[in-house]
Amino acid sequence: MYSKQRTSERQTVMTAQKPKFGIFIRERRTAKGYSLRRFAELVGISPTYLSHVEQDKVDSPPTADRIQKMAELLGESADELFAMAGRVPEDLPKIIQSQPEAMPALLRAAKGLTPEQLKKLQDQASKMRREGDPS
Amino acid sequence: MYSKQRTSERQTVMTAQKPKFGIFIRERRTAKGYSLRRFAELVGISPTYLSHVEQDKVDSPPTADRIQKMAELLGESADELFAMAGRVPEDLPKIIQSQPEAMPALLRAAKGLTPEQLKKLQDQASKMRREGDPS
DNA sequence: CGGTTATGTCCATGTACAGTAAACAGAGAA
DNA sequence: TTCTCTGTTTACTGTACATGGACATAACCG
Repeated sequence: MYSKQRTSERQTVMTAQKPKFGIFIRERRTAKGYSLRRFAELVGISPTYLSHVEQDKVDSPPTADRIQKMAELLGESADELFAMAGRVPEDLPKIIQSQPEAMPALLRAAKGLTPEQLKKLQDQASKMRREGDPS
Repeated sequence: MYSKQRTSERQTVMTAQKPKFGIFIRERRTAKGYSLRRFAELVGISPTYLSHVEQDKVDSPPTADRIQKMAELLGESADELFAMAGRVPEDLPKIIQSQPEAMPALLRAAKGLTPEQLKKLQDQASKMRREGDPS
């Protein structure tokens, strides 16, 4: 009897997942005129699974690569879809791990800032990059 | 035959994982004078599993909460351990998802910057926060 | 020496997550 | 009616993240 033996408090890197995700996908898919089978085929998943996902009958949302594909097909922002699904965009983990101390520190400092403030930071980062390494 | 039926290209939000992780944990644990069983108990996992982890005999490293606990017990930076394990620190997904467009954009702009440059950005973020919302 | 105690390891097993296959029910067209 | 399209349900699969119990080895104690 080592741990608390968690029964269903599982979480990889995935927060709550709004029930919005499945509903949103279905809305956009039908708006685009895709049938469930056709869309599933294009995304590379089974119709069964897509049906489950759209009804929010799944414990966890699809993996990053499938969400990416959905975004492309629907003409939606992949990052928005990732957020709805409660997942982190595929490329971010590597960026964070490249600077294991500084990147998390930056994110925590940026927590709660407005989109406008974040945009300013982003611009400054881009500028730093253009100016090259000052060391 | 819908998908490519991936065989071992699985990845939740976890990149390669250096074989360093297990070795590092063992080195630090023994340096601290913990036995495998004692440390496993304190972390809240089985001795069996800890043994596997330290030998890098596991496919994926422990989950975020256990890595966090290890860091505390060993007096190591949790963020460093997360990076070694190929995981993202627990609190970051929520921060990212709170601004699904702006946070990923900031991270991508900050990609490749030096620790010094990142520190400057972090300081500016903290300053913005203290000055309150300018909207 | 012989028995206990502590070390780490191996093998079998369990449960959740991400997904599939096959069969099904309803609507519409021919 | 039958054919075909729609979406849905039930049961199953493989991998990830673990656990339990038995095991071998070495050290300690009388």
